Amino acid sequence: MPELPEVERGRRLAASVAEKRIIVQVHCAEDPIVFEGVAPATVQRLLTHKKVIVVHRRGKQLWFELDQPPHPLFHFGMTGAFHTPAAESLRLKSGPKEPGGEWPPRFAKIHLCFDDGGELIMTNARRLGRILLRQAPLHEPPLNKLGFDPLLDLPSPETFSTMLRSRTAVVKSLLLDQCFAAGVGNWIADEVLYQAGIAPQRRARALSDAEAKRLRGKLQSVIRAAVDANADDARYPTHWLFHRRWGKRKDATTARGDAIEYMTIGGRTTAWVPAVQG
DNA sequence: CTCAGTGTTCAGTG
DNA sequence: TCACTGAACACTGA
Repeated sequence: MPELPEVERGRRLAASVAEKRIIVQVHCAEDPIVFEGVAPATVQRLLTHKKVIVVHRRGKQLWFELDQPPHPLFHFGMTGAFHTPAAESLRLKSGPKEPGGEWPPRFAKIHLCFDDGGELIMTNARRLGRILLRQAPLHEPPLNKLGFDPLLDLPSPETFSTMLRSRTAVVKSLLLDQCFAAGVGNWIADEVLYQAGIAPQRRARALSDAEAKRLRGKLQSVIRAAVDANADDARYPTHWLFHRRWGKRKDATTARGDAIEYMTIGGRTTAWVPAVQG
């Protein structure tokens, strides 16, 4: 679930219930992995009675700016999501395999109650997500190590070309590197390379200026479109590789009928279309 | 039962 | 230093 568009959806949901409200009650699951060593009682004590000023996102990281530090920072890992009672009862899409309807949902890790009666829960079934506390989030890991966010910070075409030229890595690996581009995950990297017509195993520094320009443009347009669809994949354009890439079927093809091939790059399954990406 | 997986990190290697 | 590989993390679902 969570690449930049899904995390942005989470940010919007959290902002709608939390901004300008005071946290009146906090309940945390007993989970030393997700809370990474911070005792649930400590988290509860430090967040209760604080006011949420703004909910921020950068790349796949989300954090609440409170009226007083420390500020809570959320990372969804592979399976995290935010939920509200309203979203559950309206059956708004919360994720393909998320539990529907129950409140609190299964795998709830932190449950926040606000002074106006609103509630917010973060779930994390596979426990690869994290909830951390930070004094100055932007100046500490993981935020201070992130590269540009394609939605907030996209470099100019010239700068982007220069950045590519200075890297010897394979272009798909580079796109997945959060220190380079924050928020790009496995399917977005494949989608962007497919639409830009660039083979995933090419070296970043070997790309021409024209290719770099296309890559930058698709990085922006794919993420923009996914965010505008509120990360509801049923609304993604039908020509996207996204709809056809799953399952690693031997005879998978694009909507146009070109064969989809699979390989491993940087330890991740990579779907690509040789007919289009050379 | 086995294995892949929308993510990240770290140790080991070249 | 840089880049790559594989393992680890933890759990679900095909």
